[in-house]
Amino acid sequence: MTKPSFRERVLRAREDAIVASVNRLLAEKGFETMTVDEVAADVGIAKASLYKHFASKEELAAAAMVSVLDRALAFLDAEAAREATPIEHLKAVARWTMQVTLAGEMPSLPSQNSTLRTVLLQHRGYLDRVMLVSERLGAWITAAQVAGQIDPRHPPEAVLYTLYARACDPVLAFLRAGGNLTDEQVIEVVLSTCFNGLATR
Amino acid sequence: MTKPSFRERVLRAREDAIVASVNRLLAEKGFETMTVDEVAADVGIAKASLYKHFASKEELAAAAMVSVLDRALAFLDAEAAREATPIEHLKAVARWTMQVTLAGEMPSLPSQNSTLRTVLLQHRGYLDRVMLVSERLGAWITAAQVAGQIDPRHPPEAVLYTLYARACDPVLAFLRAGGNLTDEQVIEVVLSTCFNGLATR
DNA sequence: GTCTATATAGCGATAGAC
DNA sequence: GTCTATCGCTATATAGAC
Repeated sequence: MTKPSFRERVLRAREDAIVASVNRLLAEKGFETMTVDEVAADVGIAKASLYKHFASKEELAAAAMVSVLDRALAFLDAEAAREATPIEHLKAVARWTMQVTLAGEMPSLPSQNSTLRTVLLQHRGYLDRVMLVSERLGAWITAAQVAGQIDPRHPPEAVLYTLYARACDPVLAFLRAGGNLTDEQVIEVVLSTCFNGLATR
Repeated sequence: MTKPSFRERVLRAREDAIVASVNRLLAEKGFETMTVDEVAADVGIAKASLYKHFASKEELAAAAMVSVLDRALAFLDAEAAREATPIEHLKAVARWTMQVTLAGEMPSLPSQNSTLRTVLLQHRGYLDRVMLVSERLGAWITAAQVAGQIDPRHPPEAVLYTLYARACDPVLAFLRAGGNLTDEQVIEVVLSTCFNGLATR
């Protein structure tokens, strides 16, 4: 690892700015509605310059996903260092996910779009990080089931997907739009319905 | 109300065929990805003929929503006639919703798209039906809370939105894609995580 | 109302000068 | 690498004949 030159650092900073814009626009408008022109305008550079950094709109979205997955992995590291039970770790992850979503920084992509799917499923950086996150969550899930904290009758994948789904839960936006709850209260309500269920215990 | 003429019935049948195609295509590809050309081809008529029946792509989507909401209202009627507790009624509704979704007949629309939002929020037929469905579900929700079946600490809107969200829950597709579960099992798993929660009781 | 043909516009991506 | 200008395509929507 040689020390990065000044020019390389400037380039890297610009790409970070691009990814930040893509991240926000993806969260706000979704993949189909977001246009590359908007991204360029938001970053403040010409569209052609964007394409010197990223080969396609799909690659832009992939970079945004990699970025947020890196943030997730960093959070998982910090959370693993904390002293807590497995289910408390999982709740903390769900809280963090919903905070990022409500902050408008969660690039939620349609799982239907075929061109995007193709790019993502061939994207090493993306796939590797999804695997890493899933493995670490999976470890907590099984540990919590062994400890009797998570219902062992739930298939572990179902628990995993349910946690992932908090990142694109429309209930968050609806409850916020209701205007009766703060963002913190919205998160606690969804967290409670998710872990405790709708039915009375 | 005069008896509809033969010509009117033919017209109505064609519009029903259009709505059925839109319904399926919306469920399969989403609003942005679905094209009016595809709809026309699927119905087997020219695109210009489509626009004689519906003024815009947004109106097509609205008609699909009205259609599925009418199906929902019919199901609510049948369900209300059954002898059951409020929470059992709510579970039945959630099951039905997920069945329609897995059957590829649930037109799930993006809540982000502005042009679509504008049309829907001015669409009487759509708004009226959403109100009707929400009122009937709301009655069951409060009844279930009074009876101690649904946790009274959950805000009723949170319960309502959580039930609505089962219609576009990505967990359904993911669990099905896993290949280990039948559609019926997928529904029961999601129903259990939704009503019983992830945590052990 | 149904068709063929077309207008119009927006978007992803690129050419080519600097 | 950044820019301006533009290509090429696709999608919504419409014109006009029958």
